Order: sequence, then C-alpha cells, then structure tokens
Amino acid sequence: MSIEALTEADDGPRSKRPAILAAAVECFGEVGYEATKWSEVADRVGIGQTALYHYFESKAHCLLTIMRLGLRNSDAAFREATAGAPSSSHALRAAVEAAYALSPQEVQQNRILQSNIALLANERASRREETERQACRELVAQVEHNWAELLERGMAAGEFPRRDPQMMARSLLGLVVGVWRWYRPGGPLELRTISDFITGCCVRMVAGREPDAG
Amino acid sequence: MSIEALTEADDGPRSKRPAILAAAVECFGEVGYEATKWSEVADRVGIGQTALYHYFESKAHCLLTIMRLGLRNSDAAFREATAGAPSSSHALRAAVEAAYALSPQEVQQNRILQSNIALLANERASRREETERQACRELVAQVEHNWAELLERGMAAGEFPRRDPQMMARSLLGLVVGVWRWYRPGGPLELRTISDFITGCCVRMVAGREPDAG
DNA sequence: AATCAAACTGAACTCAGCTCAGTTTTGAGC
DNA sequence: GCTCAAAACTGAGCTGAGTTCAGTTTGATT
Repeated sequence: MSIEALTEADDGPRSKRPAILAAAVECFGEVGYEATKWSEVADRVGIGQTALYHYFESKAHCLLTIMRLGLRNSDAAFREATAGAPSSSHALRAAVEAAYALSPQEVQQNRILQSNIALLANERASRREETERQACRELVAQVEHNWAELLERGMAAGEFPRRDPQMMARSLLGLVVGVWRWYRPGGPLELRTISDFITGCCVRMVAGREPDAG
Repeated sequence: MSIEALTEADDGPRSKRPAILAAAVECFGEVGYEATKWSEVADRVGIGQTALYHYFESKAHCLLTIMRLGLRNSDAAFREATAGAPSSSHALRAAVEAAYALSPQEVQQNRILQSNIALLANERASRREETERQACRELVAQVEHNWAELLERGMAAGEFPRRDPQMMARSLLGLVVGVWRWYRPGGPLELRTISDFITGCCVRMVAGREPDAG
C-alpha cells in the first residue's frame, strides 16, 4: 500500500499519522465512516485508543484530513495530466484518464471523499476540524475551477460548443466521481474499461453537437 | 410540505410515521444524518424521544425507510414519465425531466438518498433494518434496470449507437443524481435550467457519435 | 547521565442512541 | 356508558463509542 498519498511535510520520522490515515482509509472504505469504530483503527495501527488523540482531535478530524489529502491529490493529478496537452480535447481526455489512474487505496480514498462530501456543507464546532473543512471546500472549488477553465479554453478555441462552463464542469465531475459509488477493485469491470467508457461519455457531452430529436 | 411522498398503505389515521419521516427528512437534509440528534426529530414532531421507537427500530431504520420511499418514488416517476413515449429519444428526455420534477422536500429526500447510499453496501445487524436495506438494493437495481432497458430499446431501434447498456445506465444515473450534491433550493440556479442542461448532456452522451479527435 | 519533547497509556467521563416497565389514549363492540 | 384491546406514549435508566485527563514511557540530543 502506497503511503505517500497520505503523507504530509510536517510528519516526523516517528509519526504514526500516515499509518493511522492508511488504517482509517481501509476501515472507512470497507464499512463506512459511521460504522467503523475509532478503536478498531487504533487496533490496526497497534496503539491504544487514546494515542489517536495525539495526532487527531477527533474521528471527524481524521476523516476530514483524508478527504483533504484526496482532494489535494486530485488537484495535483489534474494539473500534471493536462499541463502539456496540445489541445483542449486532448487535455479533457488526459484529465479524465488521470482521474482513474489510481491505486486501490486511492480508489478507497476517493470513495470515502465521495460518500462524505456532504460533511463539508455545515460548520464544524472545533477549530481544527473547521480548518480542514475550509481547506476541503477551497480544494473542491479549485478542482471545479480546473475543469471549468479547461472547458472555457476549449470553447474559446472553437473546439467545444459554447455552454455554461461551471455547470458543465460540475456535470463532468458528477459523471467521473459517480463511478466510485459502484466500482469495486477486483469486481467484474476493469478500471481501464471504465476509464475509456467515461472518457467517451465526457467527450460527447462536451464536444458533441445536439443530435436532431428522433 | 407534501406528505404523500412519505406515506405508506399500512399507516393508520393516528400514526405519526409520516410526520416523523417528514421531520427526519428536514433534519437529515439540513445538517446530515450523523449530525442530527434523534431527539431533535422527536421535538419537531412534538413527542418524547422514546415514542420514536414505537414507529422505528432505530435512527438508521428511519433513514433506510426514507431512502426506500425515495427510491420507490423515483421508480414510479420513471415508469409514469416513459410509459407512452413515441420513441426512445423522447423517453430518455422524459425520464431525465421526471427525475427533476420534484418538490423541495423530495429534493431533500434525494440528497439524503445520495449522501447515504454507501449505507446499502454492508449488512445490518437488526432484522427490520436489513429488510429495508434489501428493499433499497432491489429498488436501486430496478431503477438501473429501467434505464438500461430504455437504452437497449433505443439501440435495438437504431436510435442510439450500441454501447454497454448497464454502464451507460449507471453513467446517466451518476450524472443525473450528482446534481443533488451541489443543488440547493433557492440557490442561484433554477431546477428547470439544470434539468434542461442535464437533459442535453444525457442525449449527447447516449445518442451522440464520437466526434473526431481535435 | 540528564533533559525534553514526542509518543503513549489506563481509568474515568460524556452524551446520543436505545431499552424497559409501565401509563394513557383511542375507537370498536356490547 | 362501560369494557377491552391495541395503539400511542412516557420517565428513568442502561450502553457503548468517542473523548478527556493526569501521568508514564520512549528516544534523540547534549
């Protein structure tokens, strides 16, 4: 299991933060945030329950951190994938493919993000949780902005028909991340197959002209 | 607030079940399932906390009931909307439009369904909860089947290019229900505007031919 | 060895969800 | 009007996951 997707700069060498996050991703991904016992996470890491509070203010704080890191990775992956694209159509394809170029652990992380996105709507009582929440909201806005900007460029270049870029960005994102609701690693469908299929859908949605009503 | 979307045949005239469900929809929709106190629901209905257990086995049982009724309504709306459609293209448009022809309360209900869909993945400990979960899963499968069948008909008739109907059905559903993640009644965008936009996206996705790479 | 911060622990607290044992309300049938 | 059963409801108390606290251990540095 790759640990770097859950590591941050300010983690010391003795820190169990990444290990806790990895264990929490497993638990939250398998049985859901609410159903996982916080103590189960501690057991998997091999520490007492109270040691968790050395690293996280609460179970929710841990979840919000997982979500923020997932969003951070999505943002970075988008930028890297679309950086040198020769056209907006190529950039669009690259962006969708990048969204599915993930390890099983990162898939879990994305499912968790998707399942608990509603958590970002309401204010949090504690300061550290609220800080993470705000960071998540900004990253969500950033990711939406990335897609909207790609679309705007394509429309300006005449590659894509003119349509509301923000709504289109949100629709694309809904289509792309909606997959995490039903995809399971090891299931009947390969991620590669899904990626190709969704890429086609996105391209038709964005670049396609309205066919005549039949 | 319409109450019929939350009523069932076996509710007697004195039953507060629909009222509890309506209050729960408000609470769960506003602050989320986890953050709402079960006692807050009781307060809104005007009964003691323990009276809730006369109608529901648990808070989760109430949530699962809300989800099942939402799915039941979606299934019914799809059938009604597509029943007399002269072509698969018309049926597709009608199905998408029907998915957005909802009262604000039903919008909340759909948001709740969407937010807690992961709850359906894992078995429930108690029998009544498990029964509701199974019913939800069957309805989800039914709704997916409805869409897939519509697509298959259109492909057989030559209206839509041949593509995997199940994946396409799931993609359409992801696109359609993804809206509930960001749409809020009273927000800047009218539901009618969103409905038209998403309808266009769906039609291009399903009926559109792959444009040449640009 | 002394020191200090990071890492950790066991016991106890909190409070939302829930159980239980019993009471009140309602409507149908005499 | 009275009886009775079922539905509707209640207050007191239990339960357990999340959390706090006061103190201990570990390990790198000097």
